[in-house]
Amino acid sequence: MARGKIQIKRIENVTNRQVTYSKRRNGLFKKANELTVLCDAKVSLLMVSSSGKLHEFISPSTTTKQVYDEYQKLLGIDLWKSHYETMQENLKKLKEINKSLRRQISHRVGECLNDLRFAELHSLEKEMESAVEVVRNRKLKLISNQIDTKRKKIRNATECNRRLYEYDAMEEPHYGLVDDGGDYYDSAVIGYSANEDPHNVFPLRLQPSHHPNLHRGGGSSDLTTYSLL
Amino acid sequence: MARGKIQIKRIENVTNRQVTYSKRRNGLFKKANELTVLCDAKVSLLMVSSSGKLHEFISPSTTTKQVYDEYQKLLGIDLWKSHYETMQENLKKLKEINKSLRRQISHRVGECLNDLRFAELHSLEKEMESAVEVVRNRKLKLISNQIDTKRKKIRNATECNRRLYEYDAMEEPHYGLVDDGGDYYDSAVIGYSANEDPHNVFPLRLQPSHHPNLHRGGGSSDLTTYSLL
DNA sequence: AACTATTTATAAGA
DNA sequence: TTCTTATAAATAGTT
Repeated sequence: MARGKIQIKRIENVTNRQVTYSKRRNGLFKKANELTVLCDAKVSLLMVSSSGKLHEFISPSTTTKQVYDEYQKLLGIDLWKSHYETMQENLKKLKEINKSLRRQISHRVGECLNDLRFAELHSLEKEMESAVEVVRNRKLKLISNQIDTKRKKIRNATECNRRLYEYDAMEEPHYGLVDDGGDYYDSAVIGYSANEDPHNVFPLRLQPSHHPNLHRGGGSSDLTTYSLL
Repeated sequence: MARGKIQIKRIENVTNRQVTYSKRRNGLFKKANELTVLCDAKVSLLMVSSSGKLHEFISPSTTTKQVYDEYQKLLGIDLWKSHYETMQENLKKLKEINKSLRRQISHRVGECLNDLRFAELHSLEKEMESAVEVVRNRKLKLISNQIDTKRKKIRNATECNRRLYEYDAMEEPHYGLVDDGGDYYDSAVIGYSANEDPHNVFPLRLQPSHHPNLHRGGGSSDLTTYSLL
């Protein structure tokens, strides 16, 4: 606008462009400020240069965030406010669900029973009785499976043993073999299990707010870890 | 800036102020656009007039939100981004707690038992047994309190009755009064209770995900609602 | 909204 | 970068 008119198109010379940016940026800031004062307006002016530098003008009477909030309220309902509010609602809902879950647990653990009426208590009792029955059955099934497995293993081992003895007998037929049946091995199972460390047997405590992920130490196999019923 | 210099201070004449706002606003927009083109910059310009109207310029290559996001990234780390991230973390945590709570409940309801080992099952069973005992005791205490209260009420009523009879007897002394003791009233209690509508007796089902807020219909008093043990 | 005298912004050069 | 200055552009007051 001086010493010759220019075309409004991208300035290719980088230095020149930066100089012009700097000069015109100041001009813009000055004009923005004048508008603010003369017309009692609020102005937010953000500029990012081609080299990535950011400059800001904001009217003294306000903040950039305020202007953008107003911008959202007045024009586009949805920049990120709704996102934010959705999150807040989700949080609230989750908290409520959480509270309700905790209440249910506390009842089933035998706490906070004062806020239940008789019919509720009765119904709760019946449900808990049947649930404990389910747990018990599951437990029994598990242990019986384990006993089965172990028994089979022992029978297998016995069979191997017997064959070895027979093999020995074929070479040294002077000694007889006594087979005292499977019962011996069953009692052997019990004797073996009873030797397990009792401290590791019932390590689980169900906490009200979190469930510990139990890591058992040592190298004992699944089959030998659990004690008698 | 023409036909006389002006002071840069608030224009008191409202019309004048609005005209100037409009003119200078256009000037600012034009300058902003020129800067965008000449210098390959990004400009976000928001203006709110004193009458509350909002006007915006945004460089064609970008969006208002983008510029604002960049503004936040480059300058203020903390307008609402950290807020947002905190919320996201909270949400995640709550969801995990929720999951764990649900797992605990499912175990205590007799579901999802397959992911428990024997020791855990055993411990769970014992806890549930003692909890159901607590519930049972609470229930029994409740019902016994209710029976007590009712018995007292009846004794009271009986006493009133008796006095009435005595009063009658004083006026008409020809008839004797037979007192057959409190047992009669006890059986009356049972008889009365047995007449209650059985459909309203155990209306509560504890659901896995929410706890119904039971509203009993009808006008029956607390004392007469519950049936026999 | 248009005009225009004047002020202001600024492109190019130093 | 900053200063200078000739000139383009913006605009205050008027119509």
